[in-house]
Amino acid sequence: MDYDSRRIEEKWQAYWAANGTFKVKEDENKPKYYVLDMFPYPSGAGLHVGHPLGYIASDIYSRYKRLKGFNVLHPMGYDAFGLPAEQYAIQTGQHPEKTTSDNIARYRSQLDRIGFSYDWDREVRTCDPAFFKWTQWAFLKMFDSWYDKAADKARPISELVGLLATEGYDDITPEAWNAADDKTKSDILMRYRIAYQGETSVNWCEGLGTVLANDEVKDGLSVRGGFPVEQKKMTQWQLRVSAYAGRLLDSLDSLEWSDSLKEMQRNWIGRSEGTEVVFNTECEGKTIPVTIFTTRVDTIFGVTFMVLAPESELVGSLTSDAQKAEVEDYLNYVKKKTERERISETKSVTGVFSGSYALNPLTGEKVPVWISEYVLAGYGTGAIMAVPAHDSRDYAFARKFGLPVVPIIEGCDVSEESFDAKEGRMCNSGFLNGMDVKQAIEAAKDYVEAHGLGHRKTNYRLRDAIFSRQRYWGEPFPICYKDGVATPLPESELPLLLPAIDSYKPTGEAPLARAKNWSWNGYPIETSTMPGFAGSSAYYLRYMDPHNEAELVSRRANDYWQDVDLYIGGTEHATGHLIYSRFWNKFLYDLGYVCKDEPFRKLVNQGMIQGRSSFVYRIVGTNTFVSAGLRNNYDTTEIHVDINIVRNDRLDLDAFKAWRPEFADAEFILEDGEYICGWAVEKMSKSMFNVVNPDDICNTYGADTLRLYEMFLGPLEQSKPWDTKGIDGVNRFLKKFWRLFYDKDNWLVTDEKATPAELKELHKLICKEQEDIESFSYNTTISAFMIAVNELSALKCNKREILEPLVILLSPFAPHVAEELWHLLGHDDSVTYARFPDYVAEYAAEDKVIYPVQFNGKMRFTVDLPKTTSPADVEATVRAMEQTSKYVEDKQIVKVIVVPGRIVNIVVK
RNA sequence: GCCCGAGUGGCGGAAUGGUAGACGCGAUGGACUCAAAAUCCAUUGUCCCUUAAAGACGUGCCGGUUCGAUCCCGGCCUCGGGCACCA
Repeated sequence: MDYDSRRIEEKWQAYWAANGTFKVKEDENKPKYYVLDMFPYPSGAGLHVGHPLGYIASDIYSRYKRLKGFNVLHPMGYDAFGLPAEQYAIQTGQHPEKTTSDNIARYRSQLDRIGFSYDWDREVRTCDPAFFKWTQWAFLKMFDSWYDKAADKARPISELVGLLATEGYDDITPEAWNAADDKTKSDILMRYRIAYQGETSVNWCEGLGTVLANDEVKDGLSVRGGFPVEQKKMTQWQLRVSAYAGRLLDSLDSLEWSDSLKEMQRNWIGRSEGTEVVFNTECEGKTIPVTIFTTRVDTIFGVTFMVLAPESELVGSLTSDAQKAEVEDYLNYVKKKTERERISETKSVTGVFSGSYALNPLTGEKVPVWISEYVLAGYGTGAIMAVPAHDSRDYAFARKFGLPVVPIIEGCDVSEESFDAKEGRMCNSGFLNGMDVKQAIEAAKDYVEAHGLGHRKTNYRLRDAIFSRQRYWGEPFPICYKDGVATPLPESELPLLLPAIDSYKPTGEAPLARAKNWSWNGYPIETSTMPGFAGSSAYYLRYMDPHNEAELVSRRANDYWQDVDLYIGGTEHATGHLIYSRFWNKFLYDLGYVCKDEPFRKLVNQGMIQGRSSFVYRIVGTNTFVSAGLRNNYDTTEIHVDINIVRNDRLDLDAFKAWRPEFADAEFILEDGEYICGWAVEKMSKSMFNVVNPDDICNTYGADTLRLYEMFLGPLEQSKPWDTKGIDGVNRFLKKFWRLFYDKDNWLVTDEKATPAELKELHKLICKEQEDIESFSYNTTISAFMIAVNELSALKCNKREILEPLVILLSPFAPHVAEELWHLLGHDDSVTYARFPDYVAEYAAEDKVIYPVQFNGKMRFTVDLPKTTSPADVEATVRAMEQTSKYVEDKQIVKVIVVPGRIVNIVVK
């Protein structure tokens, strides 16, 4: 019997499905292990060979953990709400639900062919009402909570109401609160809710007709669709993520994530420790205090002007009558700019004088107040003190508008550029003179606080998440408006389903506004929907208890599964999903709904699989194509060619002629009778004809080969191009493995006792595989497997004692062929429930042992010798070398190379 | 501009201070075969050379530490990723 991947794979996939092999439930007798993939957005293009990379890695790990005796939760689902399905609906008029479920069906059939060990009974879809009920529920909880800074956690809003009525909170006295009417009370509470409605500067995308979160915008364009984005002030639902900034930052340390990913999150959260200082500002005879934020309060003696953000609320009151017209012109100019223009013009300096002057609180000096877009309204206080001598942006501004530059570091040269001093000795700085910079920073902070001029302050760059989208295909908000007051729907009304609408086309208003009777008890319902990240923020919790209709997750299920032990997915979610999810989880933790503060304990980022495009070279103005090696002799154009008609860089000429009508009468200039194509590594995409479909690989080689090959390609976390060339190697390995069991139609396995040499091969492999899988070095495990199989083939080892453990070892990587052989070995149960073999240290140990030796009485070396060699033998060998070596007399010996049993070389200088 | 990561044969990649290039692909030669496929065996970093032996060179570049560096340290170059007026 030959190895027949298709027969085996169909057979065992059907078996696993029929027997519920991968179903799991809570089992107190076994330790749990939760392995999660970032669930896919089911796009219309289907899966290409890059998508399953992470899924294969996590599946191998899941299967390995099961063999190690863990109760493994390994689920899969779909992130199914979102813009592309809606854009498609706009073009075709189809309901997004239809396209989404079609796409899901296609994804599922592609996934099924690869032989994943998912418990499909736990599948979730974010667009399923039974699922998004809990997304809406979480939103209501956030609406109904506030962040207590003293306790540093979220608490029910009722507790804040109690506090306001008795003691007051912030600047609100109990008298004021108790005297307030309902509308005022509602407005006050809205300032504290975790999910709140507020006016903010948002990324407005005209092309998509919706606002976008910061991580959905890149270089001033929308990530989905690439439409320009502008800044606009709008009232939107927001999540108070910023309240969690400190905790999100601090608990990063406890996570087993890659350093680069943690660093990305740290940068995104952007903690900076500085000082808020109040500058009194005079305008038209009035004195108005302006608070600024700076990390370098020590440079305050170098302040020569102040700058406000154009959007700052103080701009109006600080503009003098004389400057009014000019300021208004400038504000209009800034408003008109799109985000993209603002980014691309960061080099150009713009601004306008407000007409007012501020008093430096330390020197009493009068400095002008300017307005410029280089100061951002959303960060710090939207106002800065400018120290042109020591800040490059302030410097550029001062040079442009002829403002003075006062250096405060001894000996620095600021004639050409600013001196961004992190060290040096202070001068021109009153009591700070003579101190070095580090000292001065602390001294200045102390001084400012001691004199009541300001206080230390920690700022974060992380903004609150804008939570509403003016789109259709998302979760509706369970909020209605009673006399303009946002009021939550009762939990019993959840899930609040999407209404039917006639057309998905954007008209400038939210699509839900066009729905008939979009109201609850006569009150109009919110017409925005939630963004894509809403549904993906807590899906890992739902997998623990996916059919629970009463709770997001039961206490019992949550206590058992706890958190995700291993999360595998791409880096592209570093500042989106992975921040929101952590926030969402911490919120639920604060309210006692989940037992873990952090959702994802260990996280591995798989690299991207790029495409390998092939090219042909057409001689300009002809229909003649030159082979790659000869193309420099001609003037040619490079043309992408479908990689399906190229094999090992050789073009199939007939297939090429048939590929496109315009190539039907193509002529070729060959080298050695063949047409060699050029190639390049590019993103895998349809337009470059370099997409490889996993279905095709499964048809030709089988899923086991695909799985092995994807892992063999290189380190998991590294990006690498897909090149089908090498796949024959792992396919051969599987065939060779098969031949240890079968020779033609003869079953070879015997019950003979294994020899030490055979045991050694086996145990070396067990040891290696265990080490490698724990560190995700799957590629080297497969190499070790190939070596072991080659050796065992050479030894003609067909012994059950060796082969049975070998099948278990192979099963995480190539589960179908392992399952087949496992049953052929006489087992009735799935190999899934086998036990990972233990290795015997003595067999698995290295052959070599390293001894340090003196050579010629002068130098110390270490030599590698067989384990069986005694130190005395080593000494004797080296002494013998001293006697016999021709180099010892007059030359310096640098290196003695000894391989087990043999002196190979003596290196001399 | 700032912060990460990487640079090794024709190609994907091994090697965490000790025989650089494991394993695989590709290539060349051979066995089996009428032939092909499949399979098996051998060779395969570069230079010198008819070949071999022997030797020299060799992990982006320059320097350092060490008996010994792909690996550790300092400086540069190139590529990839992230952030980008964050005061």
